[in-house]
Amino acid sequence: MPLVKITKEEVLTRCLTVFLKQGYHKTTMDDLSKACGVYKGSFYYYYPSKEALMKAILEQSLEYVEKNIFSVAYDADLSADERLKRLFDTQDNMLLGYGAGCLFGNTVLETALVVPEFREPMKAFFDLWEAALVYIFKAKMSENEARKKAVETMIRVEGALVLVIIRNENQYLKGIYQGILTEFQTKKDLKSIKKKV
Amino acid sequence: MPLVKITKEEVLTRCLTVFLKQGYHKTTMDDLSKACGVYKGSFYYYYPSKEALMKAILEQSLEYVEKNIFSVAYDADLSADERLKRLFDTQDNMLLGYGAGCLFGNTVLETALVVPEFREPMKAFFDLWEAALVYIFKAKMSENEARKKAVETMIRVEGALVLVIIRNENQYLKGIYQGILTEFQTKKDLKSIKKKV
Amino acid sequence: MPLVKITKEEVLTRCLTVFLKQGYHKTTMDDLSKACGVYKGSFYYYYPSKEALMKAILEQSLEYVEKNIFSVAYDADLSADERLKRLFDTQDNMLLGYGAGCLFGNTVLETALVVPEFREPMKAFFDLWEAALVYIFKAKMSENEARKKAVETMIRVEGALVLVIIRNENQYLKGIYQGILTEFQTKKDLKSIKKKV
Amino acid sequence: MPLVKITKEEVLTRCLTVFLKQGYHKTTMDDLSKACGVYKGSFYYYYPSKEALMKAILEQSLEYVEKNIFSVAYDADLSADERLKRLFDTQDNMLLGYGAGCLFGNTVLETALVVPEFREPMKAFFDLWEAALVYIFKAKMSENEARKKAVETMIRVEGALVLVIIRNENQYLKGIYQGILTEFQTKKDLKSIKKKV
DNA sequence: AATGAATGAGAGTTCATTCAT
DNA sequence: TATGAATGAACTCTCATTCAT
Repeated sequence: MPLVKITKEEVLTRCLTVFLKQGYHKTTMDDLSKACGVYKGSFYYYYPSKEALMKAILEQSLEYVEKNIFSVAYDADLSADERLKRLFDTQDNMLLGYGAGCLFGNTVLETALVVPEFREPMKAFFDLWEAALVYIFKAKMSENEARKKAVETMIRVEGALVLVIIRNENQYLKGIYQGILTEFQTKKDLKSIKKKV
Repeated sequence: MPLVKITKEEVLTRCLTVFLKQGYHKTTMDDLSKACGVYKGSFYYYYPSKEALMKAILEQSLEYVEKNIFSVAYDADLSADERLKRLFDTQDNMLLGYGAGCLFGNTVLETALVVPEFREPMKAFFDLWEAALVYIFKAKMSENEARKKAVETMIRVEGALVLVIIRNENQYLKGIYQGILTEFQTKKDLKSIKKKV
Repeated sequence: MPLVKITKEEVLTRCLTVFLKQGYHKTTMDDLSKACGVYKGSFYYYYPSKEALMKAILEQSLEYVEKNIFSVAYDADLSADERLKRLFDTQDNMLLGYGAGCLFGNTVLETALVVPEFREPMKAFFDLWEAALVYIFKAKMSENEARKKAVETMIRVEGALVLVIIRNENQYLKGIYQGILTEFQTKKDLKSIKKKV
Repeated sequence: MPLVKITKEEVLTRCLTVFLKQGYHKTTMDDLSKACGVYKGSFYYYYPSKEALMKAILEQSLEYVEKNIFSVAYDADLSADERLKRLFDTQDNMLLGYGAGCLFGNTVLETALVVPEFREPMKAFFDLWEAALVYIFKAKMSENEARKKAVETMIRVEGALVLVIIRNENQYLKGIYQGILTEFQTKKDLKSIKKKV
């Protein structure tokens, strides 16, 4: 893009970290400009507004988690147990990597009622996340139960992030992962059960 | 203070609803002025800054929930079951009353890393909430278990609010209450157990 | 308003002269700010936008010319000849006073097709001007003829201003006034004609 | 120059229509770029600035009207009456063709006092127009009278365009042409008069 | 005690212009 | 030659804050 050469994706990623730490409204175009080493006006060559920029970030992030994180749920080479573990591992890396939680969760609470343009990617994030979890959980329980567990999992992760931030204690999130993993691993595969029967 | 006479507390309450819906940074002093029917300049007679105003709101809310919501946890006239149910009922009323979730949870995610002044009341909120839950849960389990359950409860409530807002489905929160209540009610009091023993 | 005390009307008048000289789009809020000795932000306390400010100026000018210039057309104490002369005199003073012509004529040519909000006051200006001229001319001719003469007069005044500005020669406008006046004065009043008959 | 191949003249003509409709200052290089199907940067290969581009347009237009419109005034094969009629016809076509009046008249009022670089071609336009009219009018009147009539004609045409635009009524301009034509046609040629005498 | 107006720094955005390719 | 991207100054507008009254 400019001062320091930087790809469009890298720009979005750097902006993401700023939005994640400061929130959408507190973040100024100047903050982003400095974070990217890009002149303020340059953003407007690619995105017509701050809102459009944020939406692009949400959409890029959505695509990223779909391809790189949620995708593991559908990996036919791995057992359900392994898939759940890997999902948690990569997701954890993302959520705590910048030390400021989940872009989508944070953005929902800050903007859901005031920036309708963000609703779509935010909703899509939770839908895709849910679908991935359901797909894994279905290996050991009914679709209905799997859905309940999936929702419960998302709720706990998002909720844990509040405590992680205010108490500065990653343990809350780690605890969630472990609890769910352990519980899941002790269950038996539906297939093996059926075989027995 | 006012065009329309209005108490200091009422001012804070009205501001709270605006902050809750729009978030801290998106909300302008003008928004607050209109919501209260009070001239913008007048706020500065009572609070030196927007930040101080928000802090006062957080502190007033903290006092309010302590006296009117968390207090029920310590009501000696009620059984643990009843106390938990009442806590959930009143808390639910507050969280969904304005349709925008938990002021403290929202504010944590939006401001924890950028407005250090708010940390104290926000931390205190979760500490008091935890203490109230622990006090109830202790009736039927060890302090250690009670603390785990308390944290788990707060996490699930805060997490559920994310889904409630983005999916516009109160059911997520109701489900949390019911699950926890039911599980708790089926346990026996430690006292009665000890007595037996 | 501020730095130097200045009334709202004086602000509009000073802005008018700037708009008249520089045109609407070329003029910046900073230009206006300097011309008025008022901080830029202060304009926005009274007018929500540059467009609204300009509209207010057009409207104030409209009111001004109606009360102070066109009104002379209806002065029952004066003869038609005198009323026409006075109308031209005061109008001339306004048009050449700032050396940049007619705010309404200039604004029509610059903005009529791109700022629809200005159409109303601009149209009204020409309607009121026409009505005033018709009223005077009717004293010596039919309503139909009077209307033709009125339109012809406005056209010649507006057209003359183009030449006045590009050739820097006031004479073009003066010539128009004199021609129309002389022609009108040589006509006889309809009343006196009727009396004769 | 181009995405879509386009001649330099065609570029100027398209830019002209944009400037005519929107005015000089309101028009952005981007508007022009879109109107021409040419990349923004490309303009700067041919013209060093927006101002230079506009000046080129004024100069091209000047050349155009001189060759294609005013030239008819000097056509030895036509009678004075015919030459005046043709002049009005072609000029009318140009003025109302884009529905936004006279580029030179509009630009005078918008820029005469703020963009001195445009004065020269704008002055030249009115001088050439005047000369053409004088040349025609001289056939039936003294040079002095012809000059007066010429100026009067230009004034009325430019003034009529103001009313045409604000009232959206071409009739004002048509009326001017007809009045002048009719009056001129009823006069006798100086030559024939002289011959008679 | 409370305001109504004014402030001024800074926000998001625009745009004529530049320049490496 | 012609661009596509980048620039940066300047623009319109916002807003927390101040202050005379």
